[in-house]
Amino acid sequence: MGKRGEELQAQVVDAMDRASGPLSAYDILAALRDLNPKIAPTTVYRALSALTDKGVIHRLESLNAYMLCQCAEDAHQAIMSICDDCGTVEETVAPDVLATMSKVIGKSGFEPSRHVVEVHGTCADCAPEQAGS
Amino acid sequence: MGKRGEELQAQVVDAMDRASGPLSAYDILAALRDLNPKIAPTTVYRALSALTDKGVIHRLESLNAYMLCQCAEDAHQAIMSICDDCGTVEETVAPDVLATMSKVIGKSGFEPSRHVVEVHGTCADCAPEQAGS
DNA sequence: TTGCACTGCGTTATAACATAACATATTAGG
DNA sequence: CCTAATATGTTATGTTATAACGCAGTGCAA
Repeated sequence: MGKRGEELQAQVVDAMDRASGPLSAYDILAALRDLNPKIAPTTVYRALSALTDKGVIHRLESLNAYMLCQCAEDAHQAIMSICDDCGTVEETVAPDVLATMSKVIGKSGFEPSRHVVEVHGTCADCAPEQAGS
Repeated sequence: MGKRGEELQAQVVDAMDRASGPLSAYDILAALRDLNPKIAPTTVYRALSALTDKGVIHRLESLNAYMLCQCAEDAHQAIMSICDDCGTVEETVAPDVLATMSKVIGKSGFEPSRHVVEVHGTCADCAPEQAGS
């Protein structure tokens, strides 16, 4: 009754927790295989799908990767800042920005349900160069 | 010297022009094979990459698909509204929204270079239901 | 207890998306 | 002509994701 999946999902969360950055589904698969060599992709994708629905993890569409949600809230939409240099991803919750966006595109009658907002660039640690002037 | 690729790119643009919605790389491959059965994926991806760089087409990260740019401008960043019902994609240019977003996430020192903004939902044609209160 | 439906999970296979690595061809310039 | 530089073709493979099917655990009612 939905109980059985929880151990598997916990293992996935655990693997992601140990990672410093986003993981691909197959990275996670490899991690789970350390515990149980017989795991198949399907199994991992099912767990990822469930965790994504719960809002525990986010999928990064532009990387085909997954990461733990960095805030404690349920099912929120976030802006993901992806450093193309070091791979770090930072999560920003800014409902007002998304609301503005919905409003702009809603002018044509479009009804938004899910926002994919991923900004690529360079994080503070990787861009010390332009500090002066 | 860069001339040779243009016919190929023109064929890709032509194929996308005939399509009503976004096409996957392999859809395009199939279309090009009607003209030249020996085309390989690599060839298509090279053309797509060149066209994307030029701003002639956009890649939809959350669909793994490509579509012609709907506006005439060069190399702009756009908000893509994707109807999950009929597959139609609408492009909205709203530099101010992206600028606001950059500003919000820039507080932590992040330097944006590329925005991936894709909003899934239902377009006006596919959501006639909620018209009356 | 038995039978049954529901749901989650395992297993196998394959589909869909993308790139690496190397060979060949075209062009420009010495 | 020879060579370098770059674009393209070709083959193979890597990576990401899902379809299709079967089995196992659970809850429920006869």
